[in-house]
Amino acid sequence: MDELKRRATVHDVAREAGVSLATVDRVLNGRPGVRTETAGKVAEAIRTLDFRRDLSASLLARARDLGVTFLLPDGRNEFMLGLIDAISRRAHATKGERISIDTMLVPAFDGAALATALAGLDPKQCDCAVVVATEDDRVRRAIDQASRRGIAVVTLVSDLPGSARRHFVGIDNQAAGRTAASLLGRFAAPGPIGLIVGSLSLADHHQRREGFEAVLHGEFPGHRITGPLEGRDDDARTEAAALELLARPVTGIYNLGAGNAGLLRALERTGLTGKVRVVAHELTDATRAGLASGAIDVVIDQNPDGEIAAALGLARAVALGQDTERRPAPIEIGLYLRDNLPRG
Amino acid sequence: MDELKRRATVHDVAREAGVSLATVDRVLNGRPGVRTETAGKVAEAIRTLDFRRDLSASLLARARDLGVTFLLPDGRNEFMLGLIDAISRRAHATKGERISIDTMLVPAFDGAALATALAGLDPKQCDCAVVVATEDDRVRRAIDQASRRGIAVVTLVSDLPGSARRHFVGIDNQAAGRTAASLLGRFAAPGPIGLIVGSLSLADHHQRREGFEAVLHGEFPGHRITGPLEGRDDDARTEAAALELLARPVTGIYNLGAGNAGLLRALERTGLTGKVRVVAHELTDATRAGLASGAIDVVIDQNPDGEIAAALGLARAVALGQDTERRPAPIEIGLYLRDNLPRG
DNA sequence: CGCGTCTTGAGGTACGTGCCTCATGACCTA
DNA sequence: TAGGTCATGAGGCACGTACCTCAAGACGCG
Repeated sequence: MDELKRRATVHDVAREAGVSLATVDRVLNGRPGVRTETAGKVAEAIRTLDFRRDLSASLLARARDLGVTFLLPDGRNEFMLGLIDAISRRAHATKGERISIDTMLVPAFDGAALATALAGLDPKQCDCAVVVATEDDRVRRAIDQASRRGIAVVTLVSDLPGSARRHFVGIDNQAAGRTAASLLGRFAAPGPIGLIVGSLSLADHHQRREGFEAVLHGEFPGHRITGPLEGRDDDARTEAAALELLARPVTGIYNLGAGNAGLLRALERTGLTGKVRVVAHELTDATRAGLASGAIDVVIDQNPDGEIAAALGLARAVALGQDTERRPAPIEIGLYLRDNLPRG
Repeated sequence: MDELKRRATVHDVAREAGVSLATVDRVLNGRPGVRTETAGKVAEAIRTLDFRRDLSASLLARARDLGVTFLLPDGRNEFMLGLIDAISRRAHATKGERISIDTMLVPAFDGAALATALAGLDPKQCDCAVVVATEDDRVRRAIDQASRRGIAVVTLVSDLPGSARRHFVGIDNQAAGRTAASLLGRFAAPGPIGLIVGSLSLADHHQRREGFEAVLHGEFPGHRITGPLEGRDDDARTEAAALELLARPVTGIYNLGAGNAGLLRALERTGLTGKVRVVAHELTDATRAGLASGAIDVVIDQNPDGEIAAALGLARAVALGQDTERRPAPIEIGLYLRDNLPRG
């Protein structure tokens, strides 16, 4: 009866499979020198006993800590800076859990650079790479190759389907766009709604726009879309785009990219702060200020801390080879009004 | 230089403090037989070296798993059932991390019963109790006593300030109420807004109501509040309360308690589904259905899974004595419209 | 047949901590 | 001064896994 409650160990697996401990170890850790047939017996025993590697013991026995490398675009925009903050916060909170975190910045929107960075990762030091992927076949190939070298890859914020990435951590951007439309459709008086995007060629932004247009057209026939204009995720250019939109009689604005400080300046300069309903993305200093002043009505956020925590959890699971069936909970889309701002 | 990168171990602490390993161990694990002065030297060394107990090794060395006991009110309402679900989901995901989870149901709104349950916990089997606290001095004392017996206590959903509870995990209910007002004030046409509470004597509900009234009165002078009526967190009674409110010309309803299935039935029976703006709490089968059908406009959610995960994380940290300064991130208030429902 | 390669087994050490026993002083009290 | 209690040290085993070495057997090939 006591026996029944004990978790199975590698010893049990070896006995059940009728092989030695060394062989089980080889199978578990992907070392060579095991016939397919023998590996099958071990896998079978693992299934029979519902064996799970003991994380505590596993991390303890490893010569080195679990190495996780973040590859982030070297853009200076608020959101990426926030992600970096989240990583260092999490790194601090993770001391004592045998995880060592590295962050590399690579040129933004540069597939070749990202592929090179991936190729340069040393499997001896990096067990898992967490990548904000750029849509590019070279990146796809680099991910596949890293995977073959024993570096698990997880995509963050923007996914790269069709690659060997093990998981994606991020929000459903189309749902975010639909939500923005739902809110603006009710907050803003019927009339033209201005749309600002970062770039028409970014997958995330494209998805947000799709969702936004579908719901606004489908459910709020009194509204129509003006734009989109490109703000390039940049304050100055977003300001210019916003000024252009505000010159027309818009009742609302949806900025689905970054550069919100520019948007706020444009509202200020035209004296339209509080008179035009505004939905923006990501909780940052700028958008918090906008919410507080009433310039922004709703901020749609993807919670960088949650994303980093999720990515690290996945990294650990993936690198220790125990992510077979269980799929991560999706990152939830956060909605913030002035009244439910965290830490207020 | 290699020396510099190594994490400090208990051996280092012993050397630094000029005491033996056994003494360090006594201090770390709160065992008796150490002079205050000696303990001080050890604490000093721990600070100097920035020593953190290695979780992996610690859990591995323990004879038994970390015992966490949840004490939940035995109410059959949707939210508590959801919490229980979240616990079992998390318990499943936590296999292999040496944490053993127990759930006890105690009579709802019964301070004496909760106090008794706390007193009955065995410190040999329970390292940390996670409690949905009832406002009652007997509970406060029971928490203090459990704390003295070596059982750390964390409050969940509803806090009990003034007790020896180590942390609180939950949302800011006043902010939730303010948010509801912000949304209803804009969604609903000016006019009377119906208010349904679970009970006027519940602390959480009281706070939500406060926040709601403050913002609705302060910012939406065209609206006024009708009610509150008590729904007792119960479907039938909530239905009755909603019918009473809907008999008047309300433009919106805020139900800050449970019993939403009853609210939906009332809307259906009066043919007002979709014609009255509705804000409710907690994502459940009922509120999801309401969002999907358009009967409910916004659901304010406190994310049970997140709360359970946070509580377990705290339990681990607290039970292993490493929660000195670092305070947990507050649980965020989730807002859901039909378009950003997770898993859609 | 002899050689090499591949597969497997046997056994050990190490990781950092928890917990146990036993011994050794220091100090207090009658 | 003898007996007791208390503070501390010394040392060892255990937890479950990772990773290492060495040896033995199987098998193929020339």
